[in-house]
This record gives sequence, C-alpha cells and structure tokens, in this order.
Amino acid sequence: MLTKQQLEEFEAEAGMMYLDHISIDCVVFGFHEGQMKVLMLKSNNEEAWYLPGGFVMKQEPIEVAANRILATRTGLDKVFLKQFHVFGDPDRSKIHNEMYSEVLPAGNNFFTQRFISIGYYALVDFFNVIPTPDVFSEICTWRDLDDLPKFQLDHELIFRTALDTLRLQLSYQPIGYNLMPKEFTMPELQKLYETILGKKLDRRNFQRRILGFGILNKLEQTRKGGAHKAPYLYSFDLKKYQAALKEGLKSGW
Amino acid sequence: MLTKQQLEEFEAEAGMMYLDHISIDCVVFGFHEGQMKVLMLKSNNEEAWYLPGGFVMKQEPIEVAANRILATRTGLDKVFLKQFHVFGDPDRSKIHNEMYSEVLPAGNNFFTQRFISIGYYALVDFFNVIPTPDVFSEICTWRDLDDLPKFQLDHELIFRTALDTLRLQLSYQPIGYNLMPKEFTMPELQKLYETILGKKLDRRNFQRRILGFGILNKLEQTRKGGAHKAPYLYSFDLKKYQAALKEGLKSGW
DNA sequence: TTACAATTGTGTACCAATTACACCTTTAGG
DNA sequence: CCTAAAGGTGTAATTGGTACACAATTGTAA
Repeated sequence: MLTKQQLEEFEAEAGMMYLDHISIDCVVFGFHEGQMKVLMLKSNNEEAWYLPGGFVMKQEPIEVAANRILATRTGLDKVFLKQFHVFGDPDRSKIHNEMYSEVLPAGNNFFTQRFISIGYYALVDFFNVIPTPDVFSEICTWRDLDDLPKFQLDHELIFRTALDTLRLQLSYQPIGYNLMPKEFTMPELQKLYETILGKKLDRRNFQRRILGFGILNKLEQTRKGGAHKAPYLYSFDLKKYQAALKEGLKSGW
Repeated sequence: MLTKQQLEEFEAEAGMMYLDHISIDCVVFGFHEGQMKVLMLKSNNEEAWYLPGGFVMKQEPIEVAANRILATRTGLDKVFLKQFHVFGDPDRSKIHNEMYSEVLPAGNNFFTQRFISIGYYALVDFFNVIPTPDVFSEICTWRDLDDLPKFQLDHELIFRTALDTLRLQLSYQPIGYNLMPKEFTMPELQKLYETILGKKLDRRNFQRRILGFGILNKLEQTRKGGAHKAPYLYSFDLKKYQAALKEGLKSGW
C-alpha cells in the first residue's frame, strides 16, 4: 500500500522533473489549382521563418489546441488536421535562447526552457485562408514549396517530416474533401495528387484507382466553358469518404 | 521588433497555459519462442494494472527518457523502441484523481493535474528481462496477450493503439534483430511474425517474401539435434537491416 | 532395420493489382 | 472545317500475392 508520505516524496521529486512547455507546431499545407504552399511566419526581429504554433492550455485536449491554433492563423475550422510526431530534442531551447538573447534577461525564463512540440499537419485550400501573424511575427504568408526560406529552430525537420508523412498517408487515407470545390473534374483531382506527391501520374491509371476507392460520385454534367473536351464533374460521397477515413484505403502509389 | 515588455506580457500569459506534466508510457512487447507478452505493473493499493511509464526530465530528450524508463523496468538498453502516438485527453487526470482520493489532499496537487503521455512501444526478448516494479507497484510482470487484466486509466487504449501500430508497421519495417538469436531458422522467424500478427502465414510465401527483403544471410549449416529435417540457419545482414529500417520495406502482409 | 510421422525445402499455377500504352471524342479558335 | 489541346476509355504486359503439392530429412517406435 502506498503511503501518503511516499506520495509526497514522489511529488517533491517529480516536481524537479517537469517538462517546461508543450507546444504545438502546425504544418499547414495550402492547395489551390495545382499549387501547393506552406503557411509560414516571419520573425519580427530578424530574417527567420517559422511554422504556426502555440501552447496547449490547461484542461484543453491537444486535439482542440491544434484546432484552435490553426483557426487563429488561418480563420479555418474543421479541416484535415493530423498529429504526426513529437519533437523533443532539448537543443531546441538553446537556439531559441540565443535568438532572443538581446531582449531576454540572463538566466532561466520562459524562453530558455525546452519546448516539446507536437507536430500536426493540416490540408487547406489557401484561397479560404486569411493568414494572420502572431505577436512574434510581422508576416504570415504562404510560401511556395520550391522557394522555402531558412527555417528557425528545428522547423525544417518538422516540415520535412510532415511532408514525408503526408505523402505516405496519401496511400491509406482519402484526401481532398476540403481541398476541392463541391464539384470537380478528374484532372483537377489528379493535379492535387500530383502536387502533393511532386510527380506526374498516369491519367488513366489514376482514374481507375481513385474510382476503385468508391468515394466519388460521377455527375451527369460536364464542366463547360473551358477549351477542349468538357470533362465530367465528380463529387465526394461524404458517407463513403468518412468511412474510408476511418478504415483506410488499400495499397500505395 | 518585439519589445521586452511584449515578451514579458507574453511570458506572464503563457505561464497560465503550461501543460502540467509530460509522461511517457511504454508498451513493452516481449517475445520468446512463439510467445508474446506485454509488460505490466500492478498498483500496490488496488487491483489495477498499468503500463511502464515515467516522466521526462529537464534537458532530457524524450527519446532518451523513453530509453531510460524502459531500462529501469527491464534492465535492457538499445532495443527497438518507437514513438507511436501522443495521448492528451484531460479526462485522464480525473480518473487518476479518483484513484488516489484516499491518500491525496483535496485540491490541486501533482496527481490531479493532467498528464500528457507520449506512447512508445518496444520489442524485446522477455528472457533477457528482469521486470522491476516502480514505487507505485508491487508487481511488475509479463502478461499474456490473451489473458490481460483490467487496465488503469487509458492504458487499454494505449496498448491497443500500440498493437495496431506494430502490426501495421510490420509491413514497412524489418523487425526481429534483437528478438532472435544470432542464428535462427526460417520457421523460427516465421513464428515471430505469426505471433505478432496473431495469425498463421503460409510457409513458402513467407520465405519468399522475407528473402525478397534482402536482409537475411543464408548460412551453410543447419540446425541439427532437433527431430525431423534440419532447417537451414540464417542471420540478419546488419547493414542491410539498418538500411531497411531507415528506408522501409515495400508492401504489406 | 525399417516404416512412419513430423517437419523442412522447393516450385508452379492462378488471381489481383499496377503499369504501360493507343485510339477516339470533344471543344475552341483560326 | 481543320487543327491543337485536352478528356474519355480499354487492353496487354508485368509484378506481386495467394494457394497449393511433392520430395527430402530426421528421430522414434515397431
């Protein structure tokens, strides 16, 4: 039987072990018409870019915190948002400390502590987003994947891990529901996949595969007005889409 | 430019947001000769079983903390240990609170706070392990997968998630290096996979698949002494094994 | 010493999924 | 009304996975 004294001793010792802060870093991938960008903020005292992030509040589930942080920076709610890794190397704090050494008092303070960071990634349509800077930033904006600035801290690793995870999960999870308009064409959806994967896919094989997932409804109408042959419109079958989200798809690209 | 005052204001506000504790929970899967068990501890003041766990210390990378916790409970070091999920539902604390309500003072204290838990799973040979209880437990022992006790807190969810993740990752990651003797036979390795997956596999297809990964060396000798035809011995090609760990294998079971 | 049971070694045929590839249709614009 | 550009669709070849059978080895029991 555990005594009250044992508990108190443990509590006293454990008090020395507290991890200082838990933050959430959120890699927000923005898509629109074949483009793919990532949301970044620029530090207001130097040329350093970082990912949207924030703290988890007491009594707030981390999932809720991630949504809150995303909503604050983008204005969006209820989008695809997925936890993918925890980053907890204490070296993070050192860099952070040096970064603010001009303004911070010496010794221990909030920013010299270590931040353990839970990585989430989100998929959004960047035309729906109003990028909003935080208190440390003067700029919050979309950056092109092939024109990325220098990252602060370990945010490059976080970004890279998010992208790898996303590409991997593309084989197991349906995506696109909140990235495409209600009705869209097959070439448009294919462009989304090609953008994420960073490579071209075969038109015919893509279509067979995607249709094989059984999450699309083919509509009667075609997209008129454009040049060339009018493509058919499709919409997501929300019920089947969500079932696939839960149970996963088969096989890979 | 960020002013010192802004920083101080932020720090004061952020102080209200600290997450209380980060813990690590470790699902230790033990294997030996076709058996699979999981390491559990029994609370010393009631019939409640839980998974090995502990806190992350200041300036300790979480990866190191996970290894330390595992080493403390098992005596093992440098085994397969993988982060798989973060559990952060604030309800965890409520249950915890009720659990210790007899010994704890009312109001806020260490144990009434929320614990965010980073889930790791480990794969070990349970014949190499000396299960060691912690201060809250009277028993630390291996439990059979098909004879599991009632779990404390959300440890059932953590266990379940670990098992699902392990089974999934079996398709992408080579395993077995620290679970098999230096030299082993194909049927022995197959038994390991069958144990993890909880189902029988075809002998011939298993062999073709495993050999196709290119991480095994077939040795000249056979395992003599047993009844029946002597099987060939194999060993892991450590270099290729580690490369496969990094780059992953293809396809699934 | 021999027959048997248990286990291992190995190869092949079938099916499903993936990849590679070609021809026809539609539409706008000159 | 001809052409260029894009979309619709089908088929053959390859690869990977599953199912399955027979021969060889070894200890044990007759």
